Amino acid sequence: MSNPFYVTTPIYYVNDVPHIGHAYTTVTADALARWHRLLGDDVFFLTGTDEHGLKIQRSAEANGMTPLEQADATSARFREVWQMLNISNDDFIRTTEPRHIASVQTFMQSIFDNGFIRKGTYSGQYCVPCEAYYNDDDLVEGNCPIHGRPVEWLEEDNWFFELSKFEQPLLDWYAANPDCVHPLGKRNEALGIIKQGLEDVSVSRTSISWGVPVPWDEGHVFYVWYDALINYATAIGYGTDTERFNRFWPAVHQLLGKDILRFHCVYWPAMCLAAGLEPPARLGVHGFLLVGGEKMSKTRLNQIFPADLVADFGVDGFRYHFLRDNSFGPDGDFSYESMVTRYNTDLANNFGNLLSRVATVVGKKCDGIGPAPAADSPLAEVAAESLRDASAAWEALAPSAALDATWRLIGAANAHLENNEPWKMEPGPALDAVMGDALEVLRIVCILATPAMPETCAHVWARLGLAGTPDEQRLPEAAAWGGYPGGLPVIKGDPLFPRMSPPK
RNA sequence: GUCGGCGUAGCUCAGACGGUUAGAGCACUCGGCUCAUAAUCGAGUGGUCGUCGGUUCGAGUCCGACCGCCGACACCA
Repeated sequence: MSNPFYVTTPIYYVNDVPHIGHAYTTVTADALARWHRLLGDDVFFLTGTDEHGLKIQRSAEANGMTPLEQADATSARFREVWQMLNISNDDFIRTTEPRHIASVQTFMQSIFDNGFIRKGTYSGQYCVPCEAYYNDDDLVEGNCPIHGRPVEWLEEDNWFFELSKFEQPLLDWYAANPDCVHPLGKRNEALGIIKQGLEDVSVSRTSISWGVPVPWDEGHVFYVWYDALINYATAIGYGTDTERFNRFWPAVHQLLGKDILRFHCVYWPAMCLAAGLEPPARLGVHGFLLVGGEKMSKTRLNQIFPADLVADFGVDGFRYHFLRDNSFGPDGDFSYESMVTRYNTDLANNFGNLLSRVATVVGKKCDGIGPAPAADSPLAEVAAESLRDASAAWEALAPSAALDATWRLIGAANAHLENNEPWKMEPGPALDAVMGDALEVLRIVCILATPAMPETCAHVWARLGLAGTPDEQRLPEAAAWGGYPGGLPVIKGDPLFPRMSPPK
């Protein structure tokens, strides 16, 4: 049976509407999922929305809705955006679904049964929008340091997860799994948090009702984080379908932003250990997309929404940019200008124009019928390198490097045309070989780039006269040199990526 | 304050384990080509790798100090 490959995004909190930060994570996960489908893996790709918690409860009240109505509306917006961006998730989980509520209760009950949950009292200065308690010295003139508004004194009986008992087990787990957190810098950050010492954390609330009830204590609901994290287990049948669960767990690849590193790289593995599960195999932590060097935020009014960019660059232009222009890990600065530059150079000039010039010459010199490539083409080796480098890069969670490797093949094909000047040649075997080579490169590029640009690659595939779609192909065989059979009608068509003029 | 990260060509960034003339893309300059979306190909200009000191036969690459920027610091999606 094929290899299981389970990849997740965080579930997005329905307090915020989808912006390019959410899209960045989701597109990356999608490309990874698509790459692994090319490899023939048994892929399961999960995203979803996080819908409990006080913020949702309050915001629903303010809007005169029930919390669920509020969640329904925003969750739908996420699904719409993912559909627009051609996201191929196999499931979309909502934390308000019965399957998840049951799963959370089972998961937490098992931590309880294993003796890692105790009763305690929590009290402190509480900020409602933050859903968080603050120490006195964190407050700014008695107000919440984030929102600058008054905090409330709250005291409640809570259930506590004995995180402190997992300090050493976590250190052991990190030591035994050197690759569990990517990139290395983020792994060190997580280790730093653990080494600074872990205290027990409160996992339940009595002050709110919008949450998953604590099964052993009616009147408590789980604090939103301890509900949310468990979604990754829910979706593959935790507690209900053991066979399926065991197939995909713990071989899960979880992508997340650095803001939630603590929860995913410390609390979540500890919860897994407490529940008797192996922690996730790999946590891929990325940085933020900055705008003008600043973090995107609602209050700064500098959020950028996917639809606005898709209108200008198209879905694949959007996807390509976010996969190619930022390496996965460090923060990256988003700018419209650099997006235009990248679009023009990589997509219009290199890729789109290659198809254009090839199709024209085939039309003029080969009667529009694409010839087969030469078996001994110098491009064969370049193609093999591209495949090898791209494979390694995807494996290392480096989409940018994978696309870079793919585009080196495009560059080599453009140079090959330049060197042979087929437009000067008379029809015949020599001309056929040059054009066949170029068509073969386009065919291979379609396969290698389809995780990033599925729609465009399928278009090009069809224009080359090939049957089916690139994402039905299987690596590595499909990328072996010589796959373009020749004798197929090649269609020029409109430019794939019309050049954009640089912004003023 | 404590902990962590970053500072490499005009711009965006790559550069395990220290090792011949420090790389890529974009921008720029020159040349070629004209099949192509004024696209493409080739060559080139451009960096005392934040500063100072140390270890070493040899250091962006290790150690120390300093300067600058950023993040985390316990429940801030």
